[in-house]
Amino acid sequence: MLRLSKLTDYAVVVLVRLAGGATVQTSPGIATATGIPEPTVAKVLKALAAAGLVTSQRGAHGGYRLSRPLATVPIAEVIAAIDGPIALTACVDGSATSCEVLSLCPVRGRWDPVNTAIREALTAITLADMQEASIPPAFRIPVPVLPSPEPLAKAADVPSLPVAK
Amino acid sequence: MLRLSKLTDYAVVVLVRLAGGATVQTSPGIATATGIPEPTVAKVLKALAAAGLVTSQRGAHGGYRLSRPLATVPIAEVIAAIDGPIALTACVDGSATSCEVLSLCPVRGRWDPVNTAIREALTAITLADMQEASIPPAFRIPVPVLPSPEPLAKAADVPSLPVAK
DNA sequence: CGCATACCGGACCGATAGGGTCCGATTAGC
DNA sequence: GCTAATCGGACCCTATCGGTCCGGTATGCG
Repeated sequence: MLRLSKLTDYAVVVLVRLAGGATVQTSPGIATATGIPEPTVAKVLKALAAAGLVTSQRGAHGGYRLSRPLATVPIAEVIAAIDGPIALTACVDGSATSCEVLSLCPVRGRWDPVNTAIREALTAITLADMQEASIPPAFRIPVPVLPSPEPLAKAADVPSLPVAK
Repeated sequence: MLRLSKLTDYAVVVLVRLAGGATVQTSPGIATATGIPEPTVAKVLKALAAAGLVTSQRGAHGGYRLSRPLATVPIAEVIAAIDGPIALTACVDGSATSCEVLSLCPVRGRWDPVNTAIREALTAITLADMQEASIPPAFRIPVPVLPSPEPLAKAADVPSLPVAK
């Protein structure tokens, strides 16, 4: 129902965390700080690095670092990095070749205004806006110090988009 | 990738068709007219009827009929009818009870501005707008007269959102 | 110079839900 | 009152997504 993937949600969490902590952070560190399973964090970081939102430093004492300040990153870019380009339908691009059954597709280009509207809405909001919208600074990323993988699983279960629908 | 479900796309096609044809139409008739598999059309109509967007007439010579003109139906309502309420995440409502792990959810209420922005964008566009955005009136729903279920399957394969992603 | 650390890329597996199909309940006409 | 046509709800299958794991490579430290 227009829900975005959990990975995107994780990506925002990770990026905000990355902005608030040390300049360079490891994926295991971010995992324990956010409560997100470490392999998933690595996967998200990988995608973000491929999109150029974060830069990676390999080798010992390596880690990830923000490429740009949060205020200059619209969430549309994060979504595009994780879930691919923002397009509700596929009849959006040049669309000359997409629908071969044009006669049967009575609504060619129908979703275009919707796509552009949503894309604009998503470009207008930056990660900094979402950071402010969260909890007051007193609670800013408390580093829970999880004792065992048990609560980790629980946290992964309810990241901020439980079931939706 | 923020893609909406095929059913929603079908719903728009069906509603536009419903506005263009006779006042009352059967689901098999709409199926042959649009190229969408008949059971799927029935399913969409059912959801639309439950949402009150169309009214059903049971028994012989029954069928479906639009409840309201297209111009008064924002696509947000169609999406809500098919795919459930429009909420990118679940931390949107009162949210007092949703996330029990508040300390671990460092981004409570984070997606709220995004949700509202998208909801507004989707409410501003009505089905009439999408109808105009489609093909010129000359091509308005040609009723293909499909000879066998074979091309029907093909049509269902490429309705207007092939693969997205 | 060798080892430990940490990212990188790929493939793999299970779970969710969307897409599609079928059969029973209901109502209008004959 | 009966028949026929249609809506309504329940069911199953498959595709995609979310999550995990392993080998490879590069860097810093001892």
